[in-house]
Amino acid sequence: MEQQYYKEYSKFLLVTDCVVFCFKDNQLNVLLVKKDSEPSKGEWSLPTAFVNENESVDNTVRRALAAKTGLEDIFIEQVRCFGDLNRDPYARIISIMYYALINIQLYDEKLNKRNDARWFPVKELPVMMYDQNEMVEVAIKRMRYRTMEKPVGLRMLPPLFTISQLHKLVEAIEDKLRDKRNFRKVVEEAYYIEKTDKIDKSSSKRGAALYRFNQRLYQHYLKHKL
Amino acid sequence: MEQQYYKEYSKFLLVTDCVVFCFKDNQLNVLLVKKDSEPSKGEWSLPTAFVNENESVDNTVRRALAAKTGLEDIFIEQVRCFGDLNRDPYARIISIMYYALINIQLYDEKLNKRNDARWFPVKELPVMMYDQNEMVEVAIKRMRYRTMEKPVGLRMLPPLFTISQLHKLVEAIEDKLRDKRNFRKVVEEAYYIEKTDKIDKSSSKRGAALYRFNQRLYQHYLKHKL
DNA sequence: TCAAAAGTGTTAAGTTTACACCCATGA
DNA sequence: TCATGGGTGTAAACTTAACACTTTTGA
Repeated sequence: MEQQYYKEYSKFLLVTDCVVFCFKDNQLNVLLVKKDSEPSKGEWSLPTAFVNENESVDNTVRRALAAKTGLEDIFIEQVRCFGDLNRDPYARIISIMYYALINIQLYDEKLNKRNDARWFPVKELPVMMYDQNEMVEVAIKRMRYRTMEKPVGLRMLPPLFTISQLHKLVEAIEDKLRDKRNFRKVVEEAYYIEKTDKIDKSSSKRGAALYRFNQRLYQHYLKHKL
Repeated sequence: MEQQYYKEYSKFLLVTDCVVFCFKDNQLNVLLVKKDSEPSKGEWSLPTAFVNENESVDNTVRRALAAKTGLEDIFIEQVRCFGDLNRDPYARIISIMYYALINIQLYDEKLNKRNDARWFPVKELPVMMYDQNEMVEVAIKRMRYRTMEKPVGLRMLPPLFTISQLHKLVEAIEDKLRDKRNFRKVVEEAYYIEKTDKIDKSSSKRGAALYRFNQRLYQHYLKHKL
């Protein structure tokens, strides 16, 4: 069928590039890897993968992420395609850009050595291959919008988290400070974030209450919007 | 270079699909064309085009739009790529979806016959090829978000427009009614929308003041946010 | 003269922001 | 005992929403 109807049309190399975010040292960080093959060997790059023949584009990203982080079931969102003519100087390659959110506690730091990888704070990114610096900017904007609209940012925190952790995370995402009392009010009103009876003693002597995201309550919230 | 480094990777057919919106009869409308070639000949489809070898993806969309509307310089925004395995039953085709906004006054209705095209109100769309109905839904959401964030919706109005026209447009985009007095207040405060001394007498006996978008004032607004 | 769309302000409700002190605890 | 992060309430500013009548004019 393809031969019959479409043989006159050009075909293209397709890659996915993924901006993997985590929250670390009170900052957003992005996972970069040193390219281990030509061209551009040795340059910092977003985790990237060529799309295979019998593979959805989403799956390409998941495959690349599993390879670089050891994790499955990562939250991903496609942002957009970068399809200009000379974005890659060596060949015509169309890239489909995603971002991913991971909980840094699940990332095995030994992978850094094995994969020649490193987490960079978003404010201290090196120059990357081709148009990847632009990709990160676009990804941050989309991620910021999405986390303000839906509670997906929680994927960068452990399942149990304190309000302070969430506060710092939101400040890092929005890149501005928020009043502590007003922030706590917002969290307490988001009734799909529930207080547990557990206490985190790791960050203060007094201890801080641990909260968790309740998926069921969130679905209920989505349906009824209150 | 491509041969050297990338020959092992698969290549893909790439198309663009574009949801072309206009504002007509107080409703959002989408331009569909009847497919004139196999496969799926005779089915309603979004304007679509295969990406050519030496052509950016953006340019592919512009080429398809020029062919179907006779217009250049159309506002377009890429939404996302649809890259699942079986979205097109005849071949593996990756689609990059855009939306476009056009002023229906610039569209020559004779093109409908020539291209087997038709404007459909978004609430009365026929069943389209493959995943195109989903594409329209996704495009509407993005377009709604964008028009609420930036004054791009004005591209669906003539250069001179009345507040009533803008009011109806915004109601169509947001799919809900707005209070007339509150709406007028918002427009009067958006100082990049300026009143002209021209009067439109076509829609009422009394006549309505014509307004226009001032690009210079808008750029100033963007810089200073007031 | 009347139908039809244009135009016009005020008040209440709700949301967002600003702000400062006490608490509990381990070192 | 004190340094550290955790926890708490109120009032002002601002934004959004609700609401109804008068004006103009061509048919």
